[in-house]
Amino acid sequence: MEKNSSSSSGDLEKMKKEINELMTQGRDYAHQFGSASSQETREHLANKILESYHKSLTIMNYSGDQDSPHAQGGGGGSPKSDDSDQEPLVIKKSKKSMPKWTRKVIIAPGVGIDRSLEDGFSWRKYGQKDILGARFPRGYYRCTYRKSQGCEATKHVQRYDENQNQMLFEVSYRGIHSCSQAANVGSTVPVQNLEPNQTENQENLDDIVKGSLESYNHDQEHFHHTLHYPLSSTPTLEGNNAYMLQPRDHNMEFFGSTSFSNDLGTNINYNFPASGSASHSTSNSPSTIPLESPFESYDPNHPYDPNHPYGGFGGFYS
DNA sequence: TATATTTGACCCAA
DNA sequence: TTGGGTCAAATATA
Repeated sequence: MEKNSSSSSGDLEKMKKEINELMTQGRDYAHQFGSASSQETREHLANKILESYHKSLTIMNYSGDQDSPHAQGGGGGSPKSDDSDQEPLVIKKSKKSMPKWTRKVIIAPGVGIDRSLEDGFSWRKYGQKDILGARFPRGYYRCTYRKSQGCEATKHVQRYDENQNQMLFEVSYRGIHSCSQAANVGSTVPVQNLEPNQTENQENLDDIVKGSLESYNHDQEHFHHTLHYPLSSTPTLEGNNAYMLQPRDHNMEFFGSTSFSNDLGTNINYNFPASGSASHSTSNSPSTIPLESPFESYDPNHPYDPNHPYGGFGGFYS
């Protein structure tokens, strides 16, 4: 069963090395972060750290292809899906090789569904399907800029029945954004966007960095990471109530849990208490209503705020 | 009129 | 064979 594993082992080693360097770099930044005095510096370092992770993820992502260069080759095996879209430079990736992670969201009464599920990217719904054993249909979304920019990121939103007082959603992401949104957002993985003026956020930054670093040091070989993203959130979006997803009720009904995996066998978990949100970056988003969850109809008692600037899904939990 | 969503059908992997 | 994922025509909306 071991096919060309030997032939690609060189590449694998190379990738490992690169990832190792990136992670080491991130660790160094984290060390600097601890002693950084100015907030600006800390933010800068935090960005660097996240960037290191992101690059590592990207490498791991592409590694899947390199292992199987003809992933879709073999004569017509490729689904008609993307072939119809012309994309000159887009590297064809088998879907399995794409990084995939899930985020669980519990939405308490009174909290807008769309806003709670927002992630800063513009999504276009392309399908909906009843899933076996699931009470609610699953929604399928792809990046709005798929055609124009060849961005192949997709996500699935599945609602599970939790109880009458709260809704449980599982949002599965697949693929890294290669569109301009990614640049604005900074990373396609859920990371907390930090707001300067908040001391809280400094602590959050610390948590993020430390959490990342600890995990990194703890289980470096397996690239298993756990990050904690506190909800402190970022008050700067377009005003009003956009971030206070906080439930009225309790301590934590709102959290997120994200886990990444790819074909390298890597598995990265992100846990964050809630999706804060950050500067929404889809300024050029054409009046998108990215996530029109079909689930709203099930909860007429929880109308979401129609004033949300992006049809309720514009924010960003990163 | 342009763009987004809905929905039935199709394809593919397990 | 079945179920999940995607396509694309029809429809809705701004």
